[in-house]
Parts: sequence; structure tokens; C-alpha cells
Amino acid sequence: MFTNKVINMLYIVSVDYNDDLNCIVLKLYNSETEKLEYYYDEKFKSHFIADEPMTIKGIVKQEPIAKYNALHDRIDKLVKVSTETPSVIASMNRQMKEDEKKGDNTLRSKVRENHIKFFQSYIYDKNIRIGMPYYRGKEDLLFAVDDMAEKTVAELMKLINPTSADIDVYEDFARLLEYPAPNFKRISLDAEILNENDKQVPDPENANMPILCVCLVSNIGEKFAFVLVQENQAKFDLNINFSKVSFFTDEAEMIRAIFKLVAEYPFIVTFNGDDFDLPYIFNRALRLGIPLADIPISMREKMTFWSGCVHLDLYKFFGIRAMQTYAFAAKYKTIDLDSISRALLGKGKLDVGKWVNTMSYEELVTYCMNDAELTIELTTYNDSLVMNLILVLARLSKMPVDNVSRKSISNWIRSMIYAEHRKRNFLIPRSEEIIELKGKTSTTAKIKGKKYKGAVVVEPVFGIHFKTEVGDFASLYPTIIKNYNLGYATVNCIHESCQDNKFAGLPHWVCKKQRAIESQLIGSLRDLRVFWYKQKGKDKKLDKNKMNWYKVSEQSIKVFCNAAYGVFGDEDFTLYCPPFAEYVTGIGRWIITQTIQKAQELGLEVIYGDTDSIFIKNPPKDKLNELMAWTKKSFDIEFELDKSYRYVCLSKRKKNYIGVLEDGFVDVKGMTGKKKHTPKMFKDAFNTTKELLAQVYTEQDMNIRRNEIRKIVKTTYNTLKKRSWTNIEDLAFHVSLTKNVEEYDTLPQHVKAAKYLIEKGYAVGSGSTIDFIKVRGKKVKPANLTRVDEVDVDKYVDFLKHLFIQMLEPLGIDWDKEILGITQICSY
DNA sequence: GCGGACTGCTTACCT
DNA sequence: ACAGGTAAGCAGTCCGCG
Repeated sequence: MFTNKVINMLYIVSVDYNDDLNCIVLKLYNSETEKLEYYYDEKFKSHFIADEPMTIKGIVKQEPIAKYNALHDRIDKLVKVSTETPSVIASMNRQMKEDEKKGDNTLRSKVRENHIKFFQSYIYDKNIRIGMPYYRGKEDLLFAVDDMAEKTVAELMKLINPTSADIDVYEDFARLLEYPAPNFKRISLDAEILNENDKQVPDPENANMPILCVCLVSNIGEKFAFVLVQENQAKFDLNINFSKVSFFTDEAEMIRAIFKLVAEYPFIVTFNGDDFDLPYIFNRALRLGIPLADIPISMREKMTFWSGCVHLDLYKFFGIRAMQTYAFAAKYKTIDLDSISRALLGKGKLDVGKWVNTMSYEELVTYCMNDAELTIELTTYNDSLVMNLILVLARLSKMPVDNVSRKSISNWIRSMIYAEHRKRNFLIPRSEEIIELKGKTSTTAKIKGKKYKGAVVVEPVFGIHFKTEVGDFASLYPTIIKNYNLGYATVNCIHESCQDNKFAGLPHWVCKKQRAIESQLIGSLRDLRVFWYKQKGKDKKLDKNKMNWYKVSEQSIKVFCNAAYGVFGDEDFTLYCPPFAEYVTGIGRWIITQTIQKAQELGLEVIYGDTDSIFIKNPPKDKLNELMAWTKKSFDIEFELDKSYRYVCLSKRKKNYIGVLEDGFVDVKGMTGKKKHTPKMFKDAFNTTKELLAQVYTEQDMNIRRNEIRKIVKTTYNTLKKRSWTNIEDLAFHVSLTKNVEEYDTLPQHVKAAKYLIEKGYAVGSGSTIDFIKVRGKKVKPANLTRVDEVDVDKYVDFLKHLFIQMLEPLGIDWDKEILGITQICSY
């Protein structure tokens, strides 16, 4: 596959700065030996850009440098200032902040690119292709060309045929997505600690309680258990398959044995290892007298390292909102091992029915091993989907794998754009310059406190609609960015001659002379997705492995594309550019509004639409095709058939409907019955009605099912009225705390319940989900502390009514007459 | 002192 | 810390009410 088959492929997985050696270290994964190797670069110095020579301490070199300033469309003559260590820049930045506090901005106005991390700067300037194969040359690392992948890239380029100005961008991305990925050797780790009490988790800072058990599972299924002998329990053989179980009477010895084992693996995977397992082991090791030099764990800001390994913390990865919504389609709603495993693997944590303190060895190992297995399986399931996602995201963002898996989407996009700037010798602009030059927005948002107007939501046509087609624009916002050449530099550019180039009735204009970097990057990713990876990810002719890889590529691009517009409307994004973001939604509104108008002119019945989608009732094929051709011609965007519903059930509310696809799958959007805070009792009832709706093909069917749906609601109603529920937990609402209780301005119900829990000694805070029950006297109580007779049944009946009314209304069922009426007759 | 009309806060969802 | 738009429930405030 590779040109030179003898050489070992070295995949660059991470780049870091080593303090002690004062040099850049590259971590290389050798796909033959499955071990990590290192490459040290002592020559590369940290640097920043200045308007004039600087006089701070620690500078080793100052040289003139010319850079293209895209904001002003000119070449700037500047100074590249190299420093002895990156800490010189860090302390300069600290000084800068101090000055600013005193109102002195002289330093800030002189320096640029001083906020870019040293190792990122290295990646950009050396054009390091993270996650791609290299081999060792005489001195340097050399990129390993893969002939097979290059062939596919050529094929793809021929198909998409981009304009000459954009060819390089497309080709670079295609390589990143077509080159092979190694199957990283890896091991997961999970630790169980003796608890002080049953209301709080152990404190890793303190590490005052012994580690009872540590389980590790490798990606090829090797299982290891390290168990501490406890005084009150006899040692005995465990009945656990395929596991190596080792008992220790000395805890320090056990920890050393774990260090020794992990050293064999290039990747270590944890769930919340950054903030719990690894710091606990670290501090426990110190407490037990293991010398610092013998402990491979080290904690840095928001990240815990294991030297000799790359550490991936899946809690951080799955917690990235963009991943949750776009790559995993919001299949998991809360970020914990149990719910993520249940959603993605179909199995969860074990319910042993007791806490670790009272478990037998066998129970303890089984419980702990299960967690370690879930953790590794989250990286191995579906052809190592998650590992491959992380790899592709690292490639696209040009960030180290351990970094990209912890940082949010805005960091990835920023990094991708910065890399392109450095590659082309563009000066990276300062935030203030963009704001100053580009000015403000011109529209008003519907929502108070928002900065500009967003998308259009069409008023739904209430009722049941059979044979409804849903069309949507393929990547609307990325396409707009591509087609209209949008970017921070091109929107409201400095050229007077461009000021007539305006769209969609907005006052902003777009540059006619220069191509926007964002437009090229997002545009090419968009095209690769629409014209290549979408099909390849479904291509049954490919072998399963290859198809899955294409799915990964498709998902990764989707994540980037979906967030690409939003970041420019975020004040904290370094390239924040309000008119750019406003232009995207403005042109979006213009396109969908025109398309709906055209559809109506063609005699099509538009019954709903949101942002980039249009619901059309029973459309003739030829009219639909005409509409598609028209959008392509008018806006150069593909309006595609996305879904065919057997029928949709539209409530009077926006973003709130049920649709049944041809194959019987029931799509539920926005309804209370699917929201995660809804008590289980109501969710169960709601899901049963979903099954009934799946069996409806015609209006006649609907008449039959109407009765059954009525019955389900009635039964739930009766259960409440008679207080005959089996489990009070099924009545609990589950609401998240987004901050710590003392930070709330008002006292919502879940916060009241949380405060009560804290009083009782429970540790709940930001991120915890509070389970509470509505009790009589307009109050709430934590679910685990509520008695059956306290439940405020009327409140629950009210909730039931409002939940089902969203569905009953369009089905033509009247709550008062048909639910209450019948029930009353029945119960007397 | 209590309830209705109102605003604002909070969470969870949709695209 | 990607955006704006929507729904829903409750907290808190103001005002009228002999």
C-alpha cells in the first residue's frame, strides 16, 4: 500500500513541549510494533509577531517578516520575535493583562499571535499532518505517501472538479480523509475506592482511602484485575472468565504493578480519568511513599497525563456538545458512563444493589471490570468508530489527539483556520481589529439578549397530513459561506468598489477581489461531504470496514460544517465577526422564503418548515422536481428529498410534531414525552402510543388507534388518581443543575430539592441531575426522600394532560370530554 | 391576603 | 462557551379588590 513497504509507519499522534528539555517532542505511533516512539526537535523556537523590535528579556532572535494582512488587503512588514522558552511569551502575556487592568494597552497593540500555544505553532509552521503516516529520514520525519489513497484522491478530485483557486484545499482535505488509520493498541482503566460515606464520592485531592480494585481491559479483550486484600474478607478464587486477577496485601505494590502493566500500552482510555481515577492514583501513590519520579501520572491544567502513553478521557470527549448533537445525534442525553453505554452499546453499568464498601471480591471485580469493559468498548464498537473519529478530527483540526478529544469545537475550527493562515503566510488578525473594522449587526433578534436575527420557522398547519415529503437544503449555512465567499476579511471589505456587492436585503457587502479562507475551507469540506462521503458512507459495494471509515469521515465533516457558522457569532471566538454570522442567517432566510414562495406558485402545499427544511403535503413528483431544479439554478444549492412520511401529526406548536416514516419509524420532535426531565411513568405511556401510531397507514386505521390511545391515557390517569403506581421513582422529574445551587438568582423547583439534598449531606452541584417529586402544598422533595402519601396527584394529572394534549389535539381527541368524561363514568 | 396579568429565569428541545 | 428560535413551567412583581 505504501511506496516503501519495509519502513515502519509512524503516525504522529501528539505534539507537546517538554519543559525539562526545553524542546518540542512528537509522539509517534508505530503501527508495526504498536509502541510509542519519540522525535525531538530542539531547533524550533517559540515566537510571536510584533509591529517593531521588542526589548523584553529572553529574546533570542528578532528578524523582519512580511505577512499578508487580509483585513486590509496589503502586505505588512513586521518582526518575528523568537524567545528562549515559551514561558517568556507567557510572562509577557501576563504583563499585558496587568497593564490592561491599569488601562495601558500599548503592549497589546504592538504584539500579535502571542496567544497561540507553542506546540500548535510548531504544527502549523512545520505543516505537521497530525494523525498521518510518516517515516524516519536521515534527519527529519518524512511524510509517507500512500499510492492507494492518492489514487482515490485523484478520482475524487476528478469527480468534484473544484475551481483552480481551491484545488489545493480540496486535495489536502481529501488526503486527510482517505489515508489509512492504524488500529491503536489501547487499554482502559477503572478504579474503585473505599468510600467514607454513601453520600459523597471519594476526594482525589485527599486520596485518604485505599484503592480497593483497579480493572484494565485492552482493545483485544485482555482483562486484568488488581485487588487489594481487605482485612474483613478472606482471599478466594474468583469465578471470572479470561481475567488475570492479582491480589495484593500492600497497596503501594499494587499501584506499582499497575504502572508496569500500563507501560506496555501506547494509549490509555478512561472515563473521567482526568479528574478522578488518575489524580486519585497519583495522590494515593504519593501518600503511600512512592517517589514522584516513579509515578508516571502528572496533572496539568484540565488534563491528566500518563507519561509513555496518550491518555484519552472519554468523559471529556462525549461531553463535547457538538459531538453529542451532530456525530451521535443526541442519542445519549446525560454524560455518564451508564447512559452513554446504554445508548451506544445497548448495555450499561451493573446494578449490584450495594455500594463498593460492602461488596465481596467477586462482586467488586465484576462491577469494576464491567466499567473498564464499557470504557474500552466505547472505543472499539462499530469498527473503532470513536478512535477513528478522534483521529480524523485531529487531522482536520491539526490538533494533537489528546487535545482535540478534550477541547470544544470552537478550538478545532480556530486551529484549522489558523493553520491555513500560517501555511499561506497570512497574518492572524487580532479580535479587536475585526470588530473595529467590520462594525455591528443590522437586524434584531426575536429573542431578548441575542445579537441578530436567526432562522425562519414556518407556522405549522395543524392536524394529520398523510403522504408528506420533507425536503431540505444540503448543508444550507456552509453552502452559503461557500457560494457567497463569506469570511471575516471579505464581509464589509475595505475596497470601495465591492460595496455594491450586496445580498438578501442586508446592508453588508462582500469582497469581489479576494477569496475568503473560511469560504474555501468550509466550502470544500461541504462539497466533499455532499458529493463524495455521503454516498460512500452508504455504499454497500464497499467492504464494511471501508464503508464505516467513510461514515466516520462524513460525520467528522458534518461536525465541522455545522458549527462553522455559529463560532463567528460567538463573542469569545478569536475571529468573532458579527456581520459575517448575520449574513449567513440573512441569506438563509432569503433562500428558504423564496423557495417556499416558489413552491406555492407551483401549487405545492407547504405545511411546515424550519430553517432549512420544507414539509410538503402529497406533492406531485414533477412539481417537486421543478422546485429542486429551480433552487439549483437560483441559488446553486441542492434542495433534496430528505424524508418521506407516511403521515405527520402537526400540533399547533412550532418545533413540535410526530412523523411516521414509510418504514414505520416514529420520529418525535420536541414533545414533552421525549424530554429527559419527564418522569418515567409518562415516558412509558408516551412510548406505548408511539407503537400504536406506527401501525397507522390510513385514516381508517387512525380511527381504530384513537380508541387505544385514549385507553392508554385513561389508564395512566387512573393509576395516578388511585395512587396505584408500583414505584415512586417513576414519578420523579429529572432536572440538571447547570450551576452550583448558591449561584441561582431565583429558586426553581430542582434547586430547592438540591438544597434539601445538600442539607442532608449529599454532594450535588453543577452538572448533577436532581430527581424530585411534586408533593402537596406547592412543594417538591427529592425522590429518594418522598413518601407515597405526600405526592400531589393533581399536579401530575395536570402534567399528563399537557403532555398528551400535544398529541391528542391533532388526533382530534378532546381531553375534557373523552379522557375526563369517560374516566369519570368508568370510576363510578 | 389572594389571584390574574405580566416579566424574567431556567431547562430542554429544533435546525 | 458554535448560533438563534420555540415551548413549558415556575418565581417573582405589580395591581386591583371595599
